Amino acid sequence: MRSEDIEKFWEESVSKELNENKKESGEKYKRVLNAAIKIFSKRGFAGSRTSEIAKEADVAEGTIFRYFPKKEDILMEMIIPLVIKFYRPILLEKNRKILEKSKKESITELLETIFKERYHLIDENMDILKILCIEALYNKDIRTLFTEKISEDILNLGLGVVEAQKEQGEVRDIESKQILRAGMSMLIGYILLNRFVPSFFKSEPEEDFKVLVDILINGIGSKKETKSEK
Amino acid sequence: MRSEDIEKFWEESVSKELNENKKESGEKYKRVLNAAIKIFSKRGFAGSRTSEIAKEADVAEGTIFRYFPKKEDILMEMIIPLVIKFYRPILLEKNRKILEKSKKESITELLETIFKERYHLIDENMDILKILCIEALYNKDIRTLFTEKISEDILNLGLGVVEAQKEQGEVRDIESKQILRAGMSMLIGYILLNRFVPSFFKSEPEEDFKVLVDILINGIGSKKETKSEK
DNA sequence: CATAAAAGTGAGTATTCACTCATGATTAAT
DNA sequence: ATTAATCATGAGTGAATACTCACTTTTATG
Repeated sequence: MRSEDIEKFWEESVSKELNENKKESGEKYKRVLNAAIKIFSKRGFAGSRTSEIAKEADVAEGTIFRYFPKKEDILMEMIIPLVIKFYRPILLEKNRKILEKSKKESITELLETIFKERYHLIDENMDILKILCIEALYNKDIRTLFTEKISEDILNLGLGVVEAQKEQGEVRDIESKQILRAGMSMLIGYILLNRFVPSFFKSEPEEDFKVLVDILINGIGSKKETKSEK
Repeated sequence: MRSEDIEKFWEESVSKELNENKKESGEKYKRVLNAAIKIFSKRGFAGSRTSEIAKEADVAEGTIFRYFPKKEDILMEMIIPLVIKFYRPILLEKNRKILEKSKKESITELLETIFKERYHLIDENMDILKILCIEALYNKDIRTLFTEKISEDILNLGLGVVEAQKEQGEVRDIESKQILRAGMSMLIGYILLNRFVPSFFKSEPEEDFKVLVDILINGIGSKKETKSEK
């Protein structure tokens, strides 16, 4: 897929998503995509062989090239729907809800909700997100997609939430960027540590988040007020 | 390199390190290694070509195979010294210092020092660390090296520091693991966000760390009561 | 300087792998 | 049922690439 086609593909994909994927929804098309997610995630894009994908999907190797003229097209066609899956719910549906919530709920409840939701969304899509993040490091088109379609908007949404909380006097008067960064860092760091050093994580994420949010809000420093937790 | 050779290579490398790299220190050996770091970091291990490495290092392709019989050996021989470079200073030299400091300095100073040191160590070795982290996902030997030789010990060191602080009443009585996790998450998350979304980071890391540490210690929540610094 | 050993080279090779295509199978249309 | 159109196949192909090796150049030794 050429770089200049991405914008077009993006538009098509968005409307396709809305129309419940009429096209390209042959059974084998999906089998190939799912097999590719599994293989790419295990070996990386460049380290994966189309022959192995075919075997995993239980189709002939030629069938792959019926749907995806180039190997790279498999990558792009799995990543673009992913971007939509993350992008749309985050920006279109949840956006309002979160901002609404952020005016009603306490900051603790709000953060726990956000952490839990994001964590599960990320955890359920871990294989393909792994592919997205890693290949974004090597492939300019993917990187562009990532930064232009996702990061900018997510950051702005996050800043909105932080500022709403600030207005209610729930958070300290630190630059919003810094606050958002601390929160996002914690979530990202938690997920990565969880994956890389699972031995370090024996408790349930749900429980961990309560502590994590507590630390984010109240810090790790000892205060005079006795907040006894174990 | 076969899996069972790694332990041997590890031992050899440790003594080599101590003896100031007597062997294998031909000029071209190093040129190839440095070129490989650059190329692997840009394209990933599987996506890199030995021809490109040769070009980058300005040696003949055959020369590479004089020093590294298999392409994979380049990867292993860059990663093992890296593990030593990170592992030894962290565990042997700094270990005592940090634990000493953790008994003298305030938690704020301590954390700022640790964050700064770790950040610079990581930042200066970003290319090769990127290779280590990514290839650990695909290569069992590297993954083993990573978890067995690094993570366990770093975590234990971290826990030691946290507990020393606890004894001095500098941190709240939360499970040490959780506290360490929060701190590590913040640092890792910061570094990654910094790399992935540089547009989000206009300030200097040194300045950011002060805020980051402040947030880690005091939290983002607004407090009515005055904070107690010790 | 003579000789041997070590380091370095790059054209050549064997293999791997993304992709093609001629043919067969399946479905849809008339 | 006949025809047309689409879907599916896997042996085959050409290009790419990790690795080899016969040879050249450099360095070390007496």
